[in-house]
Amino acid sequence: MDNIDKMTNSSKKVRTRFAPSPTGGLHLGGVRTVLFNYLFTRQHNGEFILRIEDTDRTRFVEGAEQYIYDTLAWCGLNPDESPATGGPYGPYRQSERKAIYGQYAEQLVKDGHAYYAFDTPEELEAMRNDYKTEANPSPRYDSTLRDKMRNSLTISEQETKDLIAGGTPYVIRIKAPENETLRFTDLIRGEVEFNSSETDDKVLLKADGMPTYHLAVVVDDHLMQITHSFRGEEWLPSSPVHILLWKYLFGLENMVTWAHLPLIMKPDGNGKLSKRDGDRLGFPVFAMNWTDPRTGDFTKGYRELGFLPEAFVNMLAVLGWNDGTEQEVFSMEELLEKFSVERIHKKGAKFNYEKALWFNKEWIKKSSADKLLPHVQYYLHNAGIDTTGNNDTLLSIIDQVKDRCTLLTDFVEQTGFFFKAPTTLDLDAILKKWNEQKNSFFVELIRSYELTQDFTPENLENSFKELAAASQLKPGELMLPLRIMLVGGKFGPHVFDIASTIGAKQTVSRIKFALGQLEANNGN
RNA sequence: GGAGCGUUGGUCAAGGGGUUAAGACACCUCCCUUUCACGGAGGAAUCACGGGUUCGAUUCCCGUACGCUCUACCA
Repeated sequence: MDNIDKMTNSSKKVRTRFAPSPTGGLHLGGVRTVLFNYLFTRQHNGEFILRIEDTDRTRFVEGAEQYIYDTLAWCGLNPDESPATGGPYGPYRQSERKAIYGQYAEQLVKDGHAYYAFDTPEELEAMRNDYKTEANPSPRYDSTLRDKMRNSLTISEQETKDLIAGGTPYVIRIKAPENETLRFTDLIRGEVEFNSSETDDKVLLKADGMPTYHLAVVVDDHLMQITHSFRGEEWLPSSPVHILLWKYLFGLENMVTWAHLPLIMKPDGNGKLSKRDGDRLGFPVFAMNWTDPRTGDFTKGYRELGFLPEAFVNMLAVLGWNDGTEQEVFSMEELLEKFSVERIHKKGAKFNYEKALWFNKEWIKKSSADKLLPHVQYYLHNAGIDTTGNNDTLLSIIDQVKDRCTLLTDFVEQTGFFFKAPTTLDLDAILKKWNEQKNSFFVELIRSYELTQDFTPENLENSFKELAAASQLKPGELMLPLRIMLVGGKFGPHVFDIASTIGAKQTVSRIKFALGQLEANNGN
């Protein structure tokens, strides 16, 4: 932490921001960026801001902004300032700040750092085509080409004025200087250096008057007093443009401190993880369910799949970070205590869904029945099993089965039979070795259990074994049948615990039901 | 093509000039348990390659290779 303070303007109050564009569900990587922002900010007693980057009206998606709030709330990563909560630096939606950006763009033109460009999309495409060579497959609008294009650098001042007055669409482009060394210190990568000749004349202000990301991010970060900027590594190549903008507009000494996070990669092959990969490989990439209002496409999220937010956050935290010890399971409190930017990796990590499941399993094991209760009730209710008024029983059942659950949805199978007698039994598991002797044993068992006073697991097991010995049967070969009778299948906690929990009446009735089924099947 | 960033087992990774190169997930074997889990014991990796520096490099330096990102009036 000391290091970072030395590298940055430690005198200012730490302010960070997450700036998503509302174009769809929130990606894993986005949530991780929020997490790192949040942890860093809280550690420095700073303020964490949510800013909506909706400058591209063509990509705006209804509901996406609300989805972002909901996701952050689910993860426990609520911002201090946002379009929803407001704050002293609003508005926090870039579309509502449109008027602000134009002034800065004009300022840059006036200072000779930017210019008007009138090239149509067709002309731009023609340029890219005409100048494309094998050595340069993607020509850029830069110092070598800008004097061949239609802009205020190549036409007269009067002509420029006339075009603008006449309503000709135009953009404002930055005029990247030649051969200037642009460098900054990245919190994660250290010194990073670029030559300004490598950066092209990026569009700053679009024809519709909206800023591009490049202009908006610099202007807003400055206006909102942001001190640290965490963003994905994909932004690294455009950082020289941002440095230039800071230099021209607000002074390099006031520039935010950057931290470029490593990317989260596809589990197979290479490349960054996309929603498509999740669909293809069968795991979610979004935090919560998302339905695209335009296409109706539905995407499953971690929350609805049965993940605990603690597990989701934990899994994200250690994707690209660790504390240097063997610890892997971290609570939010522990993360707040142990997280450090210095220990964020540089290398992108392939996403591993198996490991994500493991984290959820660990968190379920670690969570108290109390904490799990509402989740379990929710899923049982959805499965049509009513447990109202049975909280004490459910609590004890949760403790019995939680070691067997990977997802919260697993509780339905693992606890459902406690409340609802199985209707279909895995008879195949017992039929092969079924005989009259065993049948008699269970008939005796029913009698015994009907008379048992204290229906405790110990008592039930004892009388079960005594009866088995009397029938000259091994308890082992009777245990599985009893389980199938009570549970329906080969799963669940210790069989006498189950019997004890569901009580004498249910136990006896389930055995009777199973005996009937066995008889019916054996006859065939 | 260019620029930037990166490279320890199948994956996530600790470590860092001299080590038996941690640990986790997955996998395999076994124990526990006459269900399934949980738990426990064990198995399997010479750190991309080539030079250099050094008594000694996986660790430092330089190259090479490979991978990724960017190269839009998208963010």
